[in-house]
Amino acid sequence: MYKDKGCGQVNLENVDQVINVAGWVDSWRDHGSLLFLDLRDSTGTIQIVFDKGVNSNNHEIASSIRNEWVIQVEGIVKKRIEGAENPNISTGYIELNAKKLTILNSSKTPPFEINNENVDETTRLKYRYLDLRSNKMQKNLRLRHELILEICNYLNNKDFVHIETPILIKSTPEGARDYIVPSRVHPGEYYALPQSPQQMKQMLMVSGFEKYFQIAKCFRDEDLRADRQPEHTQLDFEMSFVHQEDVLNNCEKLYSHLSKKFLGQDIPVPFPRIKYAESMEMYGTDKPDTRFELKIHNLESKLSGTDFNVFNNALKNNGTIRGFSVPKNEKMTRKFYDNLNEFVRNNGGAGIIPVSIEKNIDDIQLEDIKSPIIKFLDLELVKDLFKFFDIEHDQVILICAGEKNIVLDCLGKVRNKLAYEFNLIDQKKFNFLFVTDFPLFEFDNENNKWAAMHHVFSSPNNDTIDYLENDPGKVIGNLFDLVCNGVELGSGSIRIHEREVQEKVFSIIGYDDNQVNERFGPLLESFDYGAPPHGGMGLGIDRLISTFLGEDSIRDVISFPKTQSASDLLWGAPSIIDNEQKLELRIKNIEDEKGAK
RNA sequence: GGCCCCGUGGUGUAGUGGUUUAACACGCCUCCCUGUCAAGGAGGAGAUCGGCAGUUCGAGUCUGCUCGGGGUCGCCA
Repeated sequence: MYKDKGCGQVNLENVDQVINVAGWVDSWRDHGSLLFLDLRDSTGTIQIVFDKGVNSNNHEIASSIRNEWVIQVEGIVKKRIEGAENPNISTGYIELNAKKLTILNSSKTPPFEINNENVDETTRLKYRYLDLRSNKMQKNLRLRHELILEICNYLNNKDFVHIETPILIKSTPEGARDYIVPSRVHPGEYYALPQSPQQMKQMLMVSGFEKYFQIAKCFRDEDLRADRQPEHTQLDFEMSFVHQEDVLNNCEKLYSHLSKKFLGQDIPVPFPRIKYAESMEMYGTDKPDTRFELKIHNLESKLSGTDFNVFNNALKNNGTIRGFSVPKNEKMTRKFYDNLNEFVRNNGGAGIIPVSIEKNIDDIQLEDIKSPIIKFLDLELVKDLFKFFDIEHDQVILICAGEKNIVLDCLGKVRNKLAYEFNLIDQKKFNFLFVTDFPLFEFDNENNKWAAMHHVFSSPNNDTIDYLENDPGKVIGNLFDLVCNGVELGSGSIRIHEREVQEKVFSIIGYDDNQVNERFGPLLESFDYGAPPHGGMGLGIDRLISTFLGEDSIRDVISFPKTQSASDLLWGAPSIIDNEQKLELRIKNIEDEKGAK
């Protein structure tokens, strides 16, 4: 070994020992005849001292050393002289007096300073190997390692079996776009990369493993976001002979355990459960951020008697009037409301109406009410409204009217936006919850047919299974999401394990027998040989880690992420391939052909 | 596919009602300095402003196109 100890592992107990360390030069401070050099390795940094009076040859060589050079130093550990200690770092009470210096490799001046957190992401990605040297990225990826290890150990202790499933699988186009891999052996035929190991893990249940898990790579050829990469890592687990509560329990106990270990927080189990319909009503979204209140209320009865046409038309057209109250904030200027209105309109809404009062509710007169629709309101109505919300004049009521889905969606987005802008979010909170009772189907207006809301394998619950025949929109699935702080961390369900039910679901979403057979034949056939009832979840690991770390983008918890246009700036993927490769695969570009773009 | 934002020395920014030696901080180079750790001091090099085209006497600044990055809607079972 080039080193006896890690730079960050040397301490007062090692004083007077002669040791070797090796690593990268983190920084240097040249005082002329005295040179300090901070050496960094994976364990931390240590200060190395080159004293011209002690060894002028070493000192001269050291003077030429620059940041990121790789060196090895043999030296004697010394307690720092009094007054020169640095209590801010773990090795701040000792230093290494160099005896022997070996330059293992020099370095060009890096394109950016390693621990500068204000560097353009393009540059960081292009020089990812340097970016990954930073304290932040080292911390993030090491936490990722620890967390995944903990998950594996935890589930292992619960008798789960880690089983790898193939990356080259059959394409079953449905839902997301598949990534496709051409087959050389079968010209004109293609593999797909798995969007998730869904069918395979269900089949493993049929095979009798009972408790399966996998840290699985999943691939989707869809547009990217801060929280979406073309490939992401999922904790995939599946259990046999379980009810929904058993699956939820496994998940919440694991995540509570992880929170305890990595956040130092006791998150009590069970996590709150909220039904999909309630979540939509209260928060305007199926992934509510419950770190703040601002709950949405139905104001139809309160505001049905005005002369305001927007309200009346909304009610007449089977729409709704909803709103929530928010503490007054100095940012609420005229311009603020203009922007908010535009924000709502950009999200499909008609607008948003504030109502506020200037005095205590019992003292107000009509002129104390502030609202753009003041002429349609009367004193008693406004008093009634504020009493309904149980608020005083330090709060503002924001109201939307129109089609229910749009109103709730807009209010949900405004709710998040204002909580963020007004700093109403306690960043230390981690509010895990389950959203349950999702509908099994949603109507796809564009294609005029029913589509699976989650995926086609989720089972209908017993109370609503009869609606499968005539009213699929009313069927509720044994289907749930794990949500934390407004982020969807994963979802799962109790699966269908009976062929007839599965075929019924396929028929509702319009698959004919051929399609079913082609895409799901093997799984359905396996159900004929004694499939146990089973269920499980797929949980996004990248999102979990970024949530734990407070990172805005999952790119900062992934070693080599891709850009929004799915490019890898470091390796240069995707790239063109040799004609020879194409010939072998029997593929050619069609960009010059008719009809191709 | 739509919308929005960004692109100026190595890094981060300023400069955008048209004319400047294109400014500042960090970094880099040289010299001084024996207790620094955001070291300090003195000096210096380095950008024709993502690219192309246009408007103009004159463009970092205006217009169009384009490339790259980011955010978002669609999309993501």
